[in-house]
Amino acid sequence: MRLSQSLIPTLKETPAEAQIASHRLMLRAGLVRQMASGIYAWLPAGLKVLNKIAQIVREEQDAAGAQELLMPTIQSADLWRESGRYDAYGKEMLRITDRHERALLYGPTNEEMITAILRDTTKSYRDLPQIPYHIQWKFRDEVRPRFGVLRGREFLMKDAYSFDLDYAGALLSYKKMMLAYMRTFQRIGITAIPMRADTGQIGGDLSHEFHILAPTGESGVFYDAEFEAGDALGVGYEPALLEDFYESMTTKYAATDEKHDLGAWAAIPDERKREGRGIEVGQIFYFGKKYSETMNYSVIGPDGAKLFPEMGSYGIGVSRLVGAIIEARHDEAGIIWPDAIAPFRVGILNLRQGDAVTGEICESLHTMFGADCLYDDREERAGAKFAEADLMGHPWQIIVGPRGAANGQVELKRRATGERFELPVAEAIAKVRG
RNA sequence: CGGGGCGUGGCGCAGCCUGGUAGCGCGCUUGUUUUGGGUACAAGAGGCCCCCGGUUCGAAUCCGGGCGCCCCGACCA
Repeated sequence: MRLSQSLIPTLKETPAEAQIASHRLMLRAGLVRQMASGIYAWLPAGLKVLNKIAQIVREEQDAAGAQELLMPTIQSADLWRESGRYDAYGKEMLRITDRHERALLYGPTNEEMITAILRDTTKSYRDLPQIPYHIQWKFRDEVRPRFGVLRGREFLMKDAYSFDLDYAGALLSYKKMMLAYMRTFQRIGITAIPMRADTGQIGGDLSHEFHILAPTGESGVFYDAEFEAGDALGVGYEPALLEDFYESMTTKYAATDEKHDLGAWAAIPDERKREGRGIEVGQIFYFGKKYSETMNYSVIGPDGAKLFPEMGSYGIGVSRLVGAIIEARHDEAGIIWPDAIAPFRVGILNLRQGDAVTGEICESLHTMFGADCLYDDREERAGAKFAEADLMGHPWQIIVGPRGAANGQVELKRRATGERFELPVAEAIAKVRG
């Protein structure tokens, strides 16, 4: 992509409404525009990030045995009357009336709908277990939207739902999702800690929240340093491995300030105590037969008796993750994207636009990296290009100036560390490709 | 939902108190300049001053109502 032709409206100054770093940077780097309170349009670069995150989430859900489908954003109120949540949910639910005066709503979550779908499509114990999921926009009419996409009203969420025949099966699904989540966050390139949580609106008795560590996080978190060493990508779904992994995630100490247990904390060796701040980016729940029973969803068991499936639900705030990652990874100059989800893996900076040699090198780099690079081909001074590249946070910058270009050298800069290397073009390419 | 604040070119703001030609910086256009950390000079373009109503000879400015947005607190992926 050529910056000169792109729709990436970066800003030199910060819009007044943006108070926190991620919100400021998302606006300044041209990722989003606010369209109404808590409602954002995703511009090309922002959408690339959103899609890359969604793709990793998708791959890990699939790997865990979940199956993707897509449910609508608009739901019928009748469905929610079945579970009793139409009245219980309150003002956060955006209620809509259509031309026939039928009561609809913009879905804040999908337990009812997915239960209705499974109720219609699975009749026998042989049809379970199932873990359907989708990645879809949700709407919660927050009293006070803030922090940009961290607390928007409209947000993109991956929500999965597990249906099992018994508690043991439900617990297994829960464990799979725990692993899928840890693998997902690790692939994205951030540290997430699972913490025991309340079940809130959804109900049930087993739940974990996943917090990513960021100095500006909303809640204080306390955790055992051993979480930092964990490697979920080396763990597969074989029963023994999964069991060990789950055990290691749930026996180590981790809690938000609300649930902090001073006694348990004191038992941890001082050198392993970690205190920080976290942003919640996901939550998983086991809630048993709450919906299957109230919505009368049963399958026929092997003995011919009715059996109400055991359920769980599993959310990841995909759009929230974009903001949360920026909170966790930025500096004075701008965003520091993890490689896996950067809108552009590499920025190409032509320090002397119009120069035949730098132009030629940049053009060939641009062709080679294709959609994965952003070529700053504007008629701007070097300083402006440096500032812009740092702001947008490309993991790599290939800086092509007349000095080095004359001898086939370019400068490669790693955004995260600030390291710079003077290299021949071919070596720079190899390094970026890793 | 309680408390506070703000709506003026794309962005950041001044002007409002004390009514009378709508201004500054950045950005944008053109030219020159500069050429490795947001360069400098010059000339331009760009405005329902959030909306409706009222007061007045005259309203960005005063008064009333509405809408939008932000911040603090209680609540949430």
